[in-house]
Amino acid sequence: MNKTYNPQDFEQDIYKNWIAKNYFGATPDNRPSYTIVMPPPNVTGKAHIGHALNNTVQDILIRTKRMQGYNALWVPGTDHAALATEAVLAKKLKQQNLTKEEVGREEFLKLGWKWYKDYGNIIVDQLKSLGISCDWNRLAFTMDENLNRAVRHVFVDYYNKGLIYKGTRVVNYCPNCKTSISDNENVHIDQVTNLWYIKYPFADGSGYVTVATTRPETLFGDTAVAVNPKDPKFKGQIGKDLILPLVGRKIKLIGDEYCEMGFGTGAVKITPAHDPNDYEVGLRHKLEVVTCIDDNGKLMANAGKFAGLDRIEARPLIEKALKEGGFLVKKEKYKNQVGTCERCGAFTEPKISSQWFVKMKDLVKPAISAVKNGEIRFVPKRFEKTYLNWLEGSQDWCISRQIWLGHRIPVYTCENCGNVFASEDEPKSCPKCNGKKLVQDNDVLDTWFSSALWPFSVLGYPDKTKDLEFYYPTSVLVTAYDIITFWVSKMVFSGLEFMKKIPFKDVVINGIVRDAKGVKMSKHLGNGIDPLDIVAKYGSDSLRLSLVSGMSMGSDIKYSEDKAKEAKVFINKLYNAGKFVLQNLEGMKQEPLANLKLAEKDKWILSELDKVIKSVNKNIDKYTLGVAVSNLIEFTTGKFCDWYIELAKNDLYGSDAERKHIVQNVLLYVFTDVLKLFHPFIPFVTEYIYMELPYHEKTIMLSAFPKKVEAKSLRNSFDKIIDLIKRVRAARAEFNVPDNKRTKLYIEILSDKTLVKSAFADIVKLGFGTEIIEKKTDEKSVKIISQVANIYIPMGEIIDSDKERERLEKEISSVNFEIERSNKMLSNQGFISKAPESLVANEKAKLQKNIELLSKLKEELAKL
RNA sequence: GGGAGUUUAGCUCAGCUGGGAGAGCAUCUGCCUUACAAGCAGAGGGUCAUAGGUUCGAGCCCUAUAAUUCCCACCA
Repeated sequence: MNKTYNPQDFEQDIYKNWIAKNYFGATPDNRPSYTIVMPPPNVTGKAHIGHALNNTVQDILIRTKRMQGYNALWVPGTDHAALATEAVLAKKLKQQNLTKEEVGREEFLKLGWKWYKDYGNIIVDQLKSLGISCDWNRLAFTMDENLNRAVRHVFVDYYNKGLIYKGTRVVNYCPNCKTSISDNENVHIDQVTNLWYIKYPFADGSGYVTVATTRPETLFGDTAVAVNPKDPKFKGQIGKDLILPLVGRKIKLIGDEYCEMGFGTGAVKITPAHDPNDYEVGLRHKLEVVTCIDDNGKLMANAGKFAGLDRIEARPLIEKALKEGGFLVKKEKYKNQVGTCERCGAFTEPKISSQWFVKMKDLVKPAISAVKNGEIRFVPKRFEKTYLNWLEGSQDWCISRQIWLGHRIPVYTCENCGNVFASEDEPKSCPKCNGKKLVQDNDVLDTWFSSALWPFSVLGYPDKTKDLEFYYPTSVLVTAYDIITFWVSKMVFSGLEFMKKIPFKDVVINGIVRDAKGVKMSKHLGNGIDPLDIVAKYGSDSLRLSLVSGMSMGSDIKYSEDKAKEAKVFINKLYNAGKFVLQNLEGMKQEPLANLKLAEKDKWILSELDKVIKSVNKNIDKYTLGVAVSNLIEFTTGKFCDWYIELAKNDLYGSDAERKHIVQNVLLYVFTDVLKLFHPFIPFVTEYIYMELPYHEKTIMLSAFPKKVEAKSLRNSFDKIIDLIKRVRAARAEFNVPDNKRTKLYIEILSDKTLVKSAFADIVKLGFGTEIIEKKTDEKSVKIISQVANIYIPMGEIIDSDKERERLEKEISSVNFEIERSNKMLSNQGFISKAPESLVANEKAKLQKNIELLSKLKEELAKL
């Protein structure tokens, strides 16, 4: 081992070795399976810290299960993210003064594939540097041939069941990306705009109706004004004609419940082509649909002199025209929310268009009950609500996108007979008339359509493969909460529909990584932390540890580089403990613990180890990884390094060969288990040290995860010695005795004589003594009173009687406080009768102990 | 508008079915003790957001309130 911990020296080599030995690979066998499919990152993206967190969590789970003897498969993959990629490609073409239309669909797709090929490996390589142990042989891509087959198969199946239909709807349309986008991709942002109050005069000249709108530019598409039918303000006026300002067209004043009484002016303009609600109103009243904004976001010919202007830019001009025409009543500042495109940030337009939809009503039902009946479990549970609320209120799923990259909708129209059909394979002729001229639908599928099939498409669906049979349903899905609605839910109903089984049992939700101030990291703000920078500076293990320590599932994490620094400090500690253990195992012969005559301190550390093993196992099962790792760290530093290593030194450097032999075995046993327990969290350093151990298997990652300590009768009376030593140290510090000034120690044993006597050497060493003498002393000393012994520290003139009195008084008052507390509890009838017996007994014992202690302390004080 | 989370030491956060408030960092004191000065030993620091309630007992359960964050939603 190197003298100092330097992760860069070994992390990469170890990873290469694991890959070379195919330790991550999995194929069906007779062990129980444990499966995870990785949420696929965008193939052309860059790994950000969220990926690091998400994959670290998955890796911890999969490594643990692999060590626990499961056939653990973790399938990695990437997503084609068509919308994002197409946007990038379009931008590149624009630099060459080209449009995709000029390039043509076929050529454009070629560019797309080239792009995927050129940039697709970047993220994969980045993920690898995190040390994650997925089966890279199975790396999947949503555009792969077999996944493509799954997509077409599923589409055709839905289609033939009548679950897919083409319909006219108002959808969100991005005039910049030139495609419809889903509600999820349409992000609402707050904006301060104006509310324009506009007069719509009655055609018969009998006055006017005032409507308020935030979108005066849609006026050209108005085909009615609605008021609430019960509104007395408009009694008798419903049905009359109004004149549309600036246009002069006649529109009707209609009555519809959609218009809320008392809100605004009580009247609302209806533009069926540019507002989803208005569209619904339009359907009810059979209104004409007038489109006035085109696909580029520009006003159309029916806007008269405003035609060709951008809808937003036209606003002030329209306002001016309204004012001049005497139609503008007033303008008010108004705060509302508008949809923007998640990709490009442009204001989206509600647009009436023809799109493909999946009927959700029946698909959703089993997906809801799977969670309600506990078949699928969310961790933490509260995210069930997010899932259920969304599914219960879900609209039909718009699956068509007007772009070119992605899975093209496999619906064909026969030019000969007009037959429209879906086909899993590329059809050569029309199944009805055998016509050869077939035209495929131009749209492609929403990216989530393929992602929805991920848990089974990566395992070979639609074929009935051995992998599917063995590894499906998967065990757990680990993902961030922001995609519960549009990814998790879709996988669940797809899995139930096509596999007839849930896709995963547990859905574990990890939080979002934020910056030190709690702000979401984004390119835009430049507050992101590149996980690869952290890896370069502190090593992959430090990154991983810093992400999970103190983490609680589902909660966001505030992250800063300091956390990685902290993690490295701890790993350095572990590394050094490893060095110590290794340096002291010379000539060691391994023997089972059961064959060894263990001393109290050995039993103590082993019993503590047993506790932490159980805690780690339990907490990993519960997905409380943060608790697991902090317990483990606490054991390693607080118990093993601070105490056992120090206690071991006496035996290792002493003359008792048997004790040395035993301590070597205990050290190795405990430390090996510590490494194994840590391995899922910090795989590299644990493997590195493990391979240096005198007794080891071919790799720590395939060794057995500790379940318990294989030794009997693990009492831990040694706590009493530790307590005694701590008291000695504290007393010395109180008198400002420097650590380098050692003293004689006089001891008077009160109980546990064998235990105390066996620990003499340890008390001397750790209590800064020179020797220990079993008697009272007349020398001027500080007296330490503990449960098992009194210790006198002769410190001559250093001791200040006043200070010693003060110290004793302080201790007396704290013991008094404890006694009072116990008395109070024990005199409470309710407590005696209702609290568990053990608790009451415990309290009584404590009281007794403290009363004894108090009398000793008082006695001592009196002597002063 | 609806829903969810958070509120515990100066900072970042743990805290089990309710049974004496914890860690790391920071601060202060003392130590270069042959694994580790990226260290060791010790110490200080908290009305567990507020107000009620349930209970023998509340950081934890219930009800309000406040601050704050997030998600969802078509209010002109």
